[in-house]
Amino acid sequence: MKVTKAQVQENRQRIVETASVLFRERGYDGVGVAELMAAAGFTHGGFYKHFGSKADLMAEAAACSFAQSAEKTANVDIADFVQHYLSRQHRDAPGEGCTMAALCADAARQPESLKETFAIGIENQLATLAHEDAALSESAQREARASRIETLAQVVGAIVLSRACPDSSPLADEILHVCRSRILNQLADINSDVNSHHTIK
Amino acid sequence: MKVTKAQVQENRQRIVETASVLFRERGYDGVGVAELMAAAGFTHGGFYKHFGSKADLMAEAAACSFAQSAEKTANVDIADFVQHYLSRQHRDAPGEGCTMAALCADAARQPESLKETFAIGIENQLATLAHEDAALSESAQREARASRIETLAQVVGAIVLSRACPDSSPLADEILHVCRSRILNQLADINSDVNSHHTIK
DNA sequence: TGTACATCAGTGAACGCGCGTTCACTGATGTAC
DNA sequence: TGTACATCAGTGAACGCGCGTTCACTGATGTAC
Repeated sequence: MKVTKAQVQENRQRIVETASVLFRERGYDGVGVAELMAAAGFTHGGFYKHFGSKADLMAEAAACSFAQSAEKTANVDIADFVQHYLSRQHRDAPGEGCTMAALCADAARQPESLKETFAIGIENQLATLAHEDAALSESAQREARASRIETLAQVVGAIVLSRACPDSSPLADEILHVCRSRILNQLADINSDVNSHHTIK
Repeated sequence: MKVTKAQVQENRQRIVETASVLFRERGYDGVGVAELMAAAGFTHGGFYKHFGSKADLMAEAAACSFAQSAEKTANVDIADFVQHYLSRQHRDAPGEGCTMAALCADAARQPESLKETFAIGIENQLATLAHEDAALSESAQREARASRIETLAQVVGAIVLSRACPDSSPLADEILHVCRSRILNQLADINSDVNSHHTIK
C-alpha cells in the first residue's frame, strides 16, 4: 500500500488540518488518535509514520491554525476583525475559529514547548493586526501594540465567556454584543484621536 | 467505618473543595475520580456515596468556586479587583483563582447543564462587582453593567492568553501589565466622567 | 439508661472501555542494474 | 527502457494503562425497644 511521495505529504497535511479543527472543537483531551485518523480518512496505525507522538501533532496543528488565522487576518481592518470575531458565527464554530479562544486554556496545562508555539502564534496575530502602523513613531508604535494586546484580550475573553454559557442563553449574546459595540466605539475614538493629533481628550 | 452525620457533610464538602481546586489547575479531564478522592483523603470507592457521577461533582465544584469568588470579591472596588486579577500571583495560581479564566473553555465542551452553572456564576460575578451602582438611574445602570461585562471579558482574556505563554516568557508579563494599566486608566476615566457628569468628552 | 440491630460512609478489588503506542504484515512506489 | 528488489505509508490486531463506575464487605453510628 505504499504511496507517492507527493501523496504522503498531502496525507500528512490532511491529518494536521483535520486535527487542528477537531482539537479546537473538542480540546486536546477530547479527540483520540484513532478518531482523528479516521476523520482524516486513515486507520490509526499509520499515525506514527508521520508523527512522533500525539503531543507533536498538537504543536503542528496549533502552528497550522495560527498560520491560517494570520493569513485570513492579513490586510483586514481591525474593526472588521473585531466585528467578525465577536459574531455568533465565530462563537458557534470554534473548529474553524480562533485557536487562542478555543485552546489557550488547554495550552496552559501543556508542556512549555507547546506554550512556546502559542506565544509565537499570539505574537504572530499581534503582528498581523499591525499592518497599519508601519509609518508611526516609536512611541506611537508602542501605544499601538498595547492597544492591540488589549483588544485581543478583550475579544478572546468575550468569546470564551460567551461559549461557556448555554447556547441559547441571553447572556451569551449579551456578552458578544456589548463587547463588540464597546470595542468598536473605542477603536473609532482612537482613530479620531490619531487623526486629529490628540487635539481633544 | 460509618461516620457521624456531621462528619459526612464535612467530608463531602472537602471533596467538593478539593475538586474545585484540582479542576481549575488541570481541567475537568485532567483529574480522575481516584486521584481526586485521594487528594481529599479518601479511597475512590466512596465517591458514589456522595455524587451520582463525576459530571455531578463538576457542577458542584464550579458552583462552589463561583461562590467563593463572589465572597472574596464582595465589597471590593473594581480597580482593586482588576489589580489583583491581573497579577502574576493570580496567573500562576489557577487552583485558587478565577473559575472563568481556568475552566470556561472546558465548560464550553460540556453539556448544557454545566454551562447553565457557568452562566449563573458569571451573572453572579457581574452582580458582585455591581455593589457601587445601586443609586444610579436605569440607563446609567445599563451602561454600568455593559462596562462591567467588558472589563470582565478583558481580564479573563488577558489571564487566559498570559497562561498560554511559557511561564517566564516576556509576552506573558507584557499582556498582564499592558491590560492592567490600560483597564485601570479606563476605569479612572469613567469615574472622572461620572463625577463631573459628563462635562468633557 | 442499656442493649440489640439496622443503616450506610468508607474500603479496596474488580468491571468494561478507550486511550496512546507498538508491531508484523501488505503491496505499490522508487531505485539499482 | 525493462526487470529485480528494497523501501516505507498505510493496515489492523495487540500492548499496558488509567479511566469512570460497580460491588461485596466493614464496622461505627443511629435507632428501636
